[in-house]
Amino acid sequence: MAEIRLHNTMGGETEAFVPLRAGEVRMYTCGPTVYDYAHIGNFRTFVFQDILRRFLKLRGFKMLHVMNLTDVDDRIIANAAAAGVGIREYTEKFVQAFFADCKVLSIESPEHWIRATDHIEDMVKLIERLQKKSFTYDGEGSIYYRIAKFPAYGKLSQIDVAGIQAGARVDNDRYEKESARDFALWKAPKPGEHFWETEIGAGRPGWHIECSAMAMKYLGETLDIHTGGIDLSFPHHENEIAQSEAATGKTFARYWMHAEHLLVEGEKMSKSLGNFYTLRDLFAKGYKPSALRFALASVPYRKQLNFTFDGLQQAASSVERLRNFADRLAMGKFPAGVSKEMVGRIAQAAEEFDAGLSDDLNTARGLAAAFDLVRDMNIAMDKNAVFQGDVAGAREFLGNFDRVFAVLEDNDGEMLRALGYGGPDTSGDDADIEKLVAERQAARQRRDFAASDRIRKELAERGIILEDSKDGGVRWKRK
RNA sequence: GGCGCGGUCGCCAAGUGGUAAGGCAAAGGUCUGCAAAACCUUUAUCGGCGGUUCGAUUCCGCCUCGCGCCUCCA
Repeated sequence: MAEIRLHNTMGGETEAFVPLRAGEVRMYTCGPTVYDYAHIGNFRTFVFQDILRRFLKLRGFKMLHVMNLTDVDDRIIANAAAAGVGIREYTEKFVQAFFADCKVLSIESPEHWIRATDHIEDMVKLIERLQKKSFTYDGEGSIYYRIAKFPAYGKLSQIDVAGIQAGARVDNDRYEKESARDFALWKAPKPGEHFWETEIGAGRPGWHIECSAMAMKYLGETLDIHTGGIDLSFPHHENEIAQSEAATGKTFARYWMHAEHLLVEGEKMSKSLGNFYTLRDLFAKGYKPSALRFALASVPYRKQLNFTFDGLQQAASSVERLRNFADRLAMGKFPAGVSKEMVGRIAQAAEEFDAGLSDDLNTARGLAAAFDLVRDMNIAMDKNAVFQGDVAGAREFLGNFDRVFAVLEDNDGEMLRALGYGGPDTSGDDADIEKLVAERQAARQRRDFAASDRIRKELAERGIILEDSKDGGVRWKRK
């Protein structure tokens, strides 16, 4: 197996990945702010994180992975107030929607899914630690972080701190901070706003403190990997580093990984441009979850992904090709024996697949390794040069492939229905389809091709594709 | 303005100092009662201009275009 190399935003180099504790990876990923449905841009990042997680697991690492749900922030407070409900009640709907979205995209659950509002005490304790070390100052009930006390500030994003002009922008608390760069650890309550009564006063946490407090609570003071979207590198992650490292004196995270954003049809995704999509939007248009997952996963995470409907269609076709191959492998009849060449070819593909993903999660390379094998084995199968003894190895390859990419299982329709995204319930049609398929088979037997074709056409109109095999059998699938 | 990323076949997208993976799409063909699947063939000199080099898409410089961050937006 190849050495795993990952691009570390800290330092900007691609380095060998070696976790702190042998065989175990402690990873924290910044999750969504649950003030609305998550959009495909969010999921570009979450799918990347999932691919990373799955690949590390495939490589034998035990994962200890935490993803947070930010369920308190300005938008949530404002929206909840407008809706006349508490913030917990307001966010619950979007939390559940997010879980469903993850499931439908085959995003594995991390070991811990945690909410900010369940960890106020942990944040307060961390702020107290910072207070003791004089990294904070008070202002009208709020508590701020004094960046001037932390010389390493800016090391992640290589932001020139001097460039952030003091007083250029004062935050909503309207309090004159010592420096514009400083950020709130704790915000004093505003009239009518939700707040917590704590040892450090009444109020609510600033945005950044939750990740520091929760990451260290579950993963220890030094984690292996911390990831998020590229936009989070500054100021969010920079501030997390400042808080955490000031409190502990230790390196907070050893590898920082950031996913590039996606564009939609070449333009920045934004609500005003009307190119802002949630999963629900896409599924309502008839696109499959597997196609979306493939589209999001196929472009290496550090490259901007231009999301297009044409591309989504292409992804669907690519998934089809892989599934067709898997079916052929599963259902084909192979002669007894084993082919040394084929065994070697499969081993080579496995090596290439691993090398691609080991190379900073180069999914395009990993996919190419799979498609190369698909083509070569299709050729071999056409020539009857694949034997029973070769099949297990090929299946193992596909199994490993899908432990990372998770697109082979043909359950898009069921999943959409089960998770409440709607779509026609066709599960009851199977018996009916089987019956028509049998009728057609009978017609073919008596060489009544007019009748046979009539049934093919009828089924086609219902989205059913029939494939006759050489041995007289027939396989059907939904489009 | 400061910092950073990127412009490779119609679309998506790898990659290397020595003449460019893979997927989708298109056209033609093989197979098939018809079809589907599969296979075969065809389709690029790598944004532009210079430089370094025996040789650059790959290194350097300039230009140009797109994008991101510098504002609690993944």
